[in-house]
Amino acid sequence: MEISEKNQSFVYHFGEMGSKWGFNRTVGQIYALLVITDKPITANELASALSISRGNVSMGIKELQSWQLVHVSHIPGDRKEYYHAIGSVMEMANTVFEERRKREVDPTLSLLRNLLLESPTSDSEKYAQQRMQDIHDLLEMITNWAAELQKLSPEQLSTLMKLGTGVTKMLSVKKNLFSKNKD
Amino acid sequence: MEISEKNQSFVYHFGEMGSKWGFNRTVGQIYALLVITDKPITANELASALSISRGNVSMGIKELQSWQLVHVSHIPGDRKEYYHAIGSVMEMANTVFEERRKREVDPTLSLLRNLLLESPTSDSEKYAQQRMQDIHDLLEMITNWAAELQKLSPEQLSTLMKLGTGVTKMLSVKKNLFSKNKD
DNA sequence: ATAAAGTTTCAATATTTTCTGAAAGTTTAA
DNA sequence: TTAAACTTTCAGAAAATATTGAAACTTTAT
Repeated sequence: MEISEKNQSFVYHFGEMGSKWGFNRTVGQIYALLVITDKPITANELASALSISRGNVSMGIKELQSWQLVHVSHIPGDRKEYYHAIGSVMEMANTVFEERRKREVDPTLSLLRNLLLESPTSDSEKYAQQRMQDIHDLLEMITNWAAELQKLSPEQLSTLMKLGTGVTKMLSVKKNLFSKNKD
Repeated sequence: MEISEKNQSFVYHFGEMGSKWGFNRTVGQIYALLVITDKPITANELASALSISRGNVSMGIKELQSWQLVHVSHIPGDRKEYYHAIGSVMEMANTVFEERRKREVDPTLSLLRNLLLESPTSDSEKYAQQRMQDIHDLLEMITNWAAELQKLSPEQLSTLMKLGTGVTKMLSVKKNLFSKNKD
């Protein structure tokens, strides 16, 4: 399988960026190629298209499966496995967010929760714990919010995002609407 | 400088996670230590506290400065440089988001914009370009939205986040309020 | 049962990234 | 202008990570 020049630059770019996004170069390249290719691709085609070994493709696909980003299909009378990228770009983004949260935020939240259980025994520990508390609270708030946002439909999400700073106005409207109940 | 056991686990954890967050182990450890320590710390103290070489500290600090995360101060009559973490946890989070956007999203957006200028010459190129367009549009929407959110005060941001799915209700209210203008 | 057509594993190797420490550079005070 | 007290740089060493490719494994058809 040969790749057009434009697609090459996309694939290579994703390879380079991939490492910043939590997976290695070949995994990035494999995923990029699967994303921009309509029809499912076999492992051998991936290997030849990207000039990497068959074993490397196998490991890359395994990694992408652990990220829930690829899907395997079969063609009757053909034993090969055909891979393709799962879902719409929106779904991909959701999946990547979700997986990164699990790998990068959850362990930190859990560590912080443990450390915050014990009481500080000195002023410097007190300061440290206050900082940890702040980090914990912020991470938790963002995590919860992200979970809420993921419940919205793509349309609702676009509406919200395109609203931009308009959100602030709605916030103040809400505050005014309900403030009488609080006072 | 010696670190308490609890602070050790925090610092080591940040070292491990650091690599997932865009910097290496020692940079993560240095930053963690600066964040949970009230008083500014010298390079030599960092080196001994973390058992790393003086040169490594210098490089780590340089990296953190390029992320705009540390600040240098001086004590009169003392030539050493004293480092500490900049700002509140909220400000740190903002800075990290901002820097990561510059390093991880902006280059991709710019590549995609270029690739999307040319017209596709075949069906498969057409499909590829459609996917690229979708990725571009999503990244741009998220980027713009993040910029808007960063304009909000920490209080406004908390209010918004704690609102959670309540946002959806507000969206539908807004839709109803303004729909007569559209029909 | 066997062979063909595939996939996965993993030890060895290659590549990349990080770290050290000595040398070079900088700043300040006298 | 010199030297003391620092910081930075960078070549080489060490550590971590990614890649290959041959052997082991799996599945299916006959």
